[in-house]
Amino acid sequence: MGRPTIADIAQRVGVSKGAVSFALNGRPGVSEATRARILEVAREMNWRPHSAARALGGARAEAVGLVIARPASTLGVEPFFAQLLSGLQARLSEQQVAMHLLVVEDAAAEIQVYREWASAHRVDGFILVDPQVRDPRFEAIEELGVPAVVLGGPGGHGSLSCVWADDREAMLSVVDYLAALGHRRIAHVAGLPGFRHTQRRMRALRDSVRRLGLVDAVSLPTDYSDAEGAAATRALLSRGRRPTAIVYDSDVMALAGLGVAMEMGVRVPGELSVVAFDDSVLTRVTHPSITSLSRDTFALGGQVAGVMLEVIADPSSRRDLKTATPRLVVRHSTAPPASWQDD
Amino acid sequence: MGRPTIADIAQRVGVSKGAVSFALNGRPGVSEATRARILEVAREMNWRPHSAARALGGARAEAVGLVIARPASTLGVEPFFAQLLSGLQARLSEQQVAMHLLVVEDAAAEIQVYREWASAHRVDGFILVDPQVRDPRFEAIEELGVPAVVLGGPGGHGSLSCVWADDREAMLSVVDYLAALGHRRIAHVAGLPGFRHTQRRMRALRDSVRRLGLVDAVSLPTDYSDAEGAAATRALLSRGRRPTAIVYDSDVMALAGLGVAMEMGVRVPGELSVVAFDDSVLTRVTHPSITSLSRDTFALGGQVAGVMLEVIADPSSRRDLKTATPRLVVRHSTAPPASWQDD
DNA sequence: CTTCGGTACTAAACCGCTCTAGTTGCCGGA
DNA sequence: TCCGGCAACTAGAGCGGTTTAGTACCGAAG
Repeated sequence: MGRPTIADIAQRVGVSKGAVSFALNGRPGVSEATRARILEVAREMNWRPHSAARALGGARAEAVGLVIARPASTLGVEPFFAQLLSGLQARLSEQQVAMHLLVVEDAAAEIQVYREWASAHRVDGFILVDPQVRDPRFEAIEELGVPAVVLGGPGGHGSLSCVWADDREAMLSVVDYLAALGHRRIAHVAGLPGFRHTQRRMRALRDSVRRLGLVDAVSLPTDYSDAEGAAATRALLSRGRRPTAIVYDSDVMALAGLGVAMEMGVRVPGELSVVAFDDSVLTRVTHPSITSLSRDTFALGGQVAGVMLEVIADPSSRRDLKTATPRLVVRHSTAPPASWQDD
Repeated sequence: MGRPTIADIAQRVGVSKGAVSFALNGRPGVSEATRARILEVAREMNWRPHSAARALGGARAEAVGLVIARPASTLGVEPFFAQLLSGLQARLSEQQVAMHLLVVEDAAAEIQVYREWASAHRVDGFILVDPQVRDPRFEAIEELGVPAVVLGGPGGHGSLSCVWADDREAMLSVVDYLAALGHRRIAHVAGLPGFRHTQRRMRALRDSVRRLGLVDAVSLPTDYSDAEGAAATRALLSRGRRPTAIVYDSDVMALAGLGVAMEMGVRVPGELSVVAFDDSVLTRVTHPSITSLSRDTFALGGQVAGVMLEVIADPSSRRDLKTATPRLVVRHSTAPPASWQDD
């Protein structure tokens, strides 16, 4: 015979299925003595609830969905996702909630998956990452009426809950630091221009120009690949007036940029300062090590999961959680510009 | 009213639930005309199957489980997992099979999760990674009687199916190459000694000593972290007779080792050759770029998923798939040893 | 001695779908 | 004309839980 069911337990103990259900779920309706007997027998028979059966009765699926729309090749490069995943897991598994993960091609496919998982009751809620400018996903999710948390913000995602870090403030802190070192020509090798946080960082840099009296402040968008990061760096360093500092939107691109500088004979940090958004082991092990904006991605995952669980528990609620702003960790890739580089 | 059910469709079309079920599942028992009407109405009402209800009837869960027992911090570092995941997804989603992912602390917790997911019918099969020496998971899985695929081999995992690459052959190809360049003292900064593939690589190196007349061939186990990779490198380079070549079990450790060499004033590849197992963007963007054993991890994921689906389809079958042996991609971190380093 | 209220429990409906065992109606063949 | 056989469909029993309505019993209060 297959797995034991509550009917088997009921028969063995000599009570009804209902009594067994009450006992196993710790709700009133059975005496302590009977409850103990039932629990005893359940353990003895190695009984486990059948999640599908529970779900049928309208209960939770005890799982959340995370769909990532990025080319598979890009995914592996970023330590970010793996860290985030781990953090999510850690918090979710405390409540025995599992995670359904899927990597798809684009937003359209992503929405399709949301529709299917929602109506198939596979998950209790969704975690959305990489919010975009005019993102069609938010509307689709709201329409489905399923709890969701957006990683990113503030604003721009309708009535959904969100967890976000202040990208603007982070970028300003980098630029302030570089300006204080004496840099006047600062460039930015950005990520995908469709992402909201990319836009926010670009805007923050642009806004700094007047405020700090910078000469130049250009943002070059890329696809986060090392190839485009290297190409953008090459372009920047080939200009007549090259920047004295470059801020990269990811650690991989910063590393690629470092390589290009070396290849072009540009000394770091003597002639060029390099800063990376998001640090990881990479920024530590290179030579020179890379100054970067650091945040605890694992903890971030935990916070997102926490909000997700709250929103699932009370779907009418809405949370807007601002997490710690990434702080600048200064390593060996930044220094004052050489004096002959002054204007 | 909530989501439409087949009963709603049945009522609307004026047939029985059974007829609707037959029609929607493309099985005989209804006329083509009726089937068309039913499909039409189903689409119109935006009906989707309720996975729990299906699962209750004994059908597949249409999901596979992947539980990873590694500290969360290590996970983010390795591009390997993200790539593998993407590859798995790509193949699984072709068949509309989802993936349940969980990161846990240790093998005991992993087995616990297998028990729960299996008896709760959450998944149709498991994918096991990181096979260890005397691994308790295989027995547990066999006992559960759930289809499973082990990533790693050959041998050592009982009756379970497996997908593996020839670590021994790969290591031999590296050592052969280094020996051909003239290296006689080759060291190995290995991964976790509990992993079977670590053992296999260490043994392959040891076996090469006599065959190739190497002077020295030591393997230092680590936990794959950049810190231990750096420490091991420091220890090796501090010896009286330092190795002229070091093989690292991961790209991150190779990168860390490169940093240590630079810090100790040891020129790469002039005085020290560096080779990494498993390459990724990291080995390409560093300076010097790192010679490494390359394999298509994305494709590997696809192959594992393929075997998983086969084994689920026919649980009595057993597959043992050997994948392409990683091939050596020579970059700029390897060269003949300086002549004064000879014995 | 009845009545009330509460506890401990049972029986059965129900969740959405699948699948088996019938039932009906129609057609062809003897 | 009647019967067998097949196609098309229906009724209803499960799947394994949860939950509600109902019952039996007991002690205390009137």
